[in-house]
Amino acid sequence: MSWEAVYRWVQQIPRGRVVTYGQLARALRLRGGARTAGRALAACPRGRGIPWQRVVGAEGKLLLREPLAQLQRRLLEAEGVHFAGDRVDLTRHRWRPDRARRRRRSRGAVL
DNA sequence: CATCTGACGACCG
DNA sequence: GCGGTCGCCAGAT
Repeated sequence: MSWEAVYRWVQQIPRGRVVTYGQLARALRLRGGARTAGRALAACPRGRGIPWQRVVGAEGKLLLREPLAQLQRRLLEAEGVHFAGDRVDLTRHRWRPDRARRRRRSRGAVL
């Protein structure tokens, strides 16, 4: 399986926002679930500007091993992501892909 | 071919 | 909240 679709999806995550491995897996219907999402990121090619640091565990924990976790935390904090202890504050930073992005604009949104 | 090993997460005691 | 189990699956040994 090629991870290209995963990388393209991750590319869309805005600065300062994060998603979880499970979220990513469900969004792309990855066969192996969240773990497969993790594998894809582990194989993430460097130098292509893929914001890999914006993918975290289901409860906001950073699941990488040192020293990578430390780098991830630093990168996230640098873009304004707030941590509560060792977790990203998901209620504040979780990104949910907007359907309007994938489909065409829905007019007259109820607001 | 057998096993082990992950950048997971739901579930249970 | 914490630790153990289990399903998942591609690569490495």
